Amino acid sequence: MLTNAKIVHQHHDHERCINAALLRAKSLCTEKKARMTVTRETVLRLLWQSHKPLGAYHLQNQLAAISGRSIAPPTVYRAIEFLMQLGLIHRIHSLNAYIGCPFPDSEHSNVFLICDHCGTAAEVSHNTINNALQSTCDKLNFKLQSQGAELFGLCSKCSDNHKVVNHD
Amino acid sequence: MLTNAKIVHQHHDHERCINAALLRAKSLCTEKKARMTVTRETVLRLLWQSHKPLGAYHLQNQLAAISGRSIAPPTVYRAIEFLMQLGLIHRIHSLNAYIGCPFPDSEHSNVFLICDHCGTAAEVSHNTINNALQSTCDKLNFKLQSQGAELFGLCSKCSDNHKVVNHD
DNA sequence: TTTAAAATTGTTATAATATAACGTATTATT
DNA sequence: AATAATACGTTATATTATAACAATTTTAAA
Repeated sequence: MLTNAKIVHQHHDHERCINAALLRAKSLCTEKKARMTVTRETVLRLLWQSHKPLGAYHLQNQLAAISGRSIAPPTVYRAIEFLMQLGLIHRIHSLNAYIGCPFPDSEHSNVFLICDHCGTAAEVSHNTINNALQSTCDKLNFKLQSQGAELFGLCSKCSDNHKVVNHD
Repeated sequence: MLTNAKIVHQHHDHERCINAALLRAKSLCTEKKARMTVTRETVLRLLWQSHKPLGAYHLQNQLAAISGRSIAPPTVYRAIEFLMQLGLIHRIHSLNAYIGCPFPDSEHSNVFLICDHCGTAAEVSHNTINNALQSTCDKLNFKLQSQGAELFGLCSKCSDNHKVVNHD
């Protein structure tokens, strides 16, 4: 099972996530002869900083604040498109928002665990799920080509906290 | 396994789908003391007629054509909201579009099989998938509350047709 | 190392999707 | 009929995303 859920959904050092993601991104860019420009890097950094799916216009505001100048939507969407094409980020469709991908190099299955309480999103790729999806498609003669699953609920951290509250 | 894939993804009589859906809808409305108005019924009918996820503005155009007068977006979105609350339709997030639900009364898991070729969408609820999702969430201490999976590929009908083409 | 080509960004405008607010009409209940 | 609840009409606007074209920067060729 590939996942960053245990990190994301617990208290941890965000800087490590960000740095690891940027390293992966840069090495992927080198490999693919793509350019990691300032805007692109900032978008990626912002997405890893929050661990929450961020919308394009939220990113726009952050970018503007950081760079000290106004940023137009196409600038944001171009960075998003670039990062998506490299597999460095994903789109969370049900939120119209974007999130960093923890394993851009590995084959994986686009399953997201999104906490209704704290808003953080983790990704998981598990053969149990992949096999179940594939075998169901097989039964129905559906040739599966791509997939995305968005699961909502309470992350481990929030449900732990919730327990404490309930003890009052 | 609950699914309408075998019907949707083969040649069939759409009228039967529509009529069955409208019957289910009306009985649900009676039960919940909700009103199946003309606009709502037309939206539901349109969604079952195509078996393809339709966007709100597509529905708007169809509604306007059918009713012979102009329809404003809120009218469409209100019908959509109503039908969604009753579980009669679902939103396909990755397409910003809506599709009829074949089993609004049964507990099910919001898994959609969308054909990249013909655009039709079927729904499936299979314990194999549900259990896999649940057990993965359990392993990660994630309290699953709701879910949605959108699977893209080639439906049985289109892949059959494709085979024929390849024999040339 | 200038030059040409390619890639990226800036800018303006606009498309596509969705909702807020408020008034009117219809339906159900008393 | 009076009232309340529900649904609809209308206008305006919010939110998300892209098209088109000019200017700039980077890369790589000449």
